[in-house]
Amino acid sequence: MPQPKISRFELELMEQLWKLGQCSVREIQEALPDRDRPAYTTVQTMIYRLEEKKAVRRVKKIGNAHVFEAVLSKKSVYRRLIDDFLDLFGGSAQPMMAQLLESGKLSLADFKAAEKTLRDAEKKS
Amino acid sequence: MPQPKISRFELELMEQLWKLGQCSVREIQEALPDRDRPAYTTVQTMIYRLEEKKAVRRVKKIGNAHVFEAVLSKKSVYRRLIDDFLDLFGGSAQPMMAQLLESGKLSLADFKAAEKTLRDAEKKS
DNA sequence: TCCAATATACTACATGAGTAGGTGACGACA
DNA sequence: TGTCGTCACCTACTCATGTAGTATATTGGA
Repeated sequence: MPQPKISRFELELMEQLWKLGQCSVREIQEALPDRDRPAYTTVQTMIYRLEEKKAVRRVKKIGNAHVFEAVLSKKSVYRRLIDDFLDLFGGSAQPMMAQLLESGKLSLADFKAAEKTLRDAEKKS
Repeated sequence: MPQPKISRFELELMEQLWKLGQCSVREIQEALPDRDRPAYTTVQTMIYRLEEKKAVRRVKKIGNAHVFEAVLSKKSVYRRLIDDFLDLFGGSAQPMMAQLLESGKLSLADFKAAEKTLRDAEKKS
């Protein structure tokens, strides 16, 4: 799997990994929002599964605790997420944009802001 | 559940329902692409589940076959899909747009087209 | 040196999605 | 009227995800 599927909760954990850098299961668990914080072993299990998916890896051991780090970049994970979502709209962005507009989730202001970002990025390259 | 979750495959079936209007399980199954067409009973099971979710309903019986129709509108289903996806980006469209841009899935041309659509829609209202 | 605390590793279980087989009923038709 | 094909309905299996308990290992400190 070059780009394994990352579930919603796995994504939360990856976010912590990206934010904290190298850290232990305990640190990740405690970094999660107070409300609805899952049990330590729940986080542990998910981290193990992310390890099987090659999304994280163990880098060392401090005391008796393993220290993990993200293998996949935030960008690549979100790219996969976007690709999967776009597939629902036939794979291209335009029909999705149309739906976004229709749903009222996107305003002209959002467009302007994004367009500016895009222009700036193109100018730089 | 005002807006039940619709899975990928369920969405395919809903698309057929929206396209064909009132139809039987057999018609839906045969309308699916030749490649990887699931067994009749697979489609049947999924339609039953959509029925439990109140996404489709039986309207009548022709011979011994039930005829179904969509209850949920295409728009409302896609709206739910978009909302769920946006949640991954904190609920608002802009961070998602930024990712779309970074991933190269969105071009300036896409923007122009969508912007035009938006303007037309606003003019009309 | 020995114990209490903590982590690990393993196991379990529910739910939802996707897939499909089996059985019995029913209607067309020869 | 007996046979065939189709359909309804029920059941079952696999895989992913989310959740967590438990038994064992490790380790730092009294």
